[in-house]
Amino acid sequence: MVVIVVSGRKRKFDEQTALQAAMEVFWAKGFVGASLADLTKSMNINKPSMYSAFGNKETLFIKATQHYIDNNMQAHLGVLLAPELPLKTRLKNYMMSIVGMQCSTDHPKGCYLVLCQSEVAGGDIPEQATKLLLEIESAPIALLSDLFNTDNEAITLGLNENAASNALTLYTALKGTAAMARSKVTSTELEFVIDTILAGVFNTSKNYSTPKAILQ
Amino acid sequence: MVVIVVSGRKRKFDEQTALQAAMEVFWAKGFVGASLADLTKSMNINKPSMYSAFGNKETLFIKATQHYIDNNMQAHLGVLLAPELPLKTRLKNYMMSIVGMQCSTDHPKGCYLVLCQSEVAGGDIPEQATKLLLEIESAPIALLSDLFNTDNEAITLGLNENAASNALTLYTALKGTAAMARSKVTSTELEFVIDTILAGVFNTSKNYSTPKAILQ
DNA sequence: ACTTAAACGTACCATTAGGTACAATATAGA
DNA sequence: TCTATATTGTACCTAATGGTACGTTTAAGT
Repeated sequence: MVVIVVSGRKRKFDEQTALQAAMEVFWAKGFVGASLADLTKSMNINKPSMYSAFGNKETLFIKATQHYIDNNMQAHLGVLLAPELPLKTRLKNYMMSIVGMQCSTDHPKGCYLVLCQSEVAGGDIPEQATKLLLEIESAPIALLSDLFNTDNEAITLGLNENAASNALTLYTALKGTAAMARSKVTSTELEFVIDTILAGVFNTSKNYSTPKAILQ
Repeated sequence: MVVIVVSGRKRKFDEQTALQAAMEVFWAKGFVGASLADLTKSMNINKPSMYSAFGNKETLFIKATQHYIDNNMQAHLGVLLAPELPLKTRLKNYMMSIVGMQCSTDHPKGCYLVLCQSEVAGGDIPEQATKLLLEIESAPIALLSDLFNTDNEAITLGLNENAASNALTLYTALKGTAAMARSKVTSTELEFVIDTILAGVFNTSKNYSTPKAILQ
């Protein structure tokens, strides 16, 4: 990041610190629920400073969302791709790493993205922000799907047969834990959930056939 | 429901129809995101009529929430408690019945309750409404937990050993599918997810021990 | 037909929403 | 030190928010 300063009064606040504060407000309240007053109060700056530094509410949101991804999502990738560990262990570590964040008391509970993505259907999120939120959705599914398709152990276990569905299952589970975390459920309680779901993915992979909708 | 009419002009709108319309707005937008203008427009009445019939935004929300439970949640209970069917089948039917509703095009996607419960943490939902949303949360978990504790087949399979955790697992899965449904994922795609998770619950019940947080 | 009471529609209230104009202030370079 | 430029704080803008006052309209009971 290159900052060119020609002259003029210096900024009193740190842009990254302010962005972090804005991110936490969106995390707690969503895009629609976060007011400019909420945001600027947490960021500890006034509105003109916010507008000059970040554009408007939508562009601030886009930057905050990117900040969330960079600082709160990417970190979990390491444990997923860690070599030398069995696939199931890597998946468990990855999922529990995310669940741990969802339940942490260091910031709002749950997942920033799950909350804001659920607002999209309401139709009150501006165009560019909506586009970003929809794009983000596909990345983790593609990542897991790709893993099931290419990992040697996954192929041996037959998990590649239903790679997309298995990825969807884990992603759905993480959206569920995000919602539960918002309701103050603990990481310890959710570990059972993750273990059970992983057991389902690993045990049912070999003899799965397309099920019927309602069984009699 | 007893309606005593003394005299005066007759209502032009049907209260249940209006409540249904309000419910769908809250379902799409949440409590905070739904404005009085959104609500009265969908209800096809004006504000004074709304206030005289339903009190205010919060009491309207409480009635709409109860309407949702009565009309969109209770219906699924039948298939869960249907006698003569294996437990796993009953659970699958119950969950797919809910997933089918979450994915239906007859109303907003996802779950009214999951959306509104996720707004609670934002702090912008009034007291009584918050209380109701939190109370509602415990019912389905208690129902499933009780089922695992008392159903003969569940006991035989050892599912009662971790009744509360198994209930939490299924409830978490349903919250996940609610979030996925909002993103236009289909009921067919989610059936795989439900099957996998049920397989996990039913297969891991016999030899489960408390897991460690991060495995090496 | 007349009275009484309820629902309706318009117009309004105070507050908050997102967003800006502008003067005062602080800084770097000449 | 002077000038050019960028940030700050205050005060304001318009539109939308949840909520109401009040006069008009419609119906039931007599």
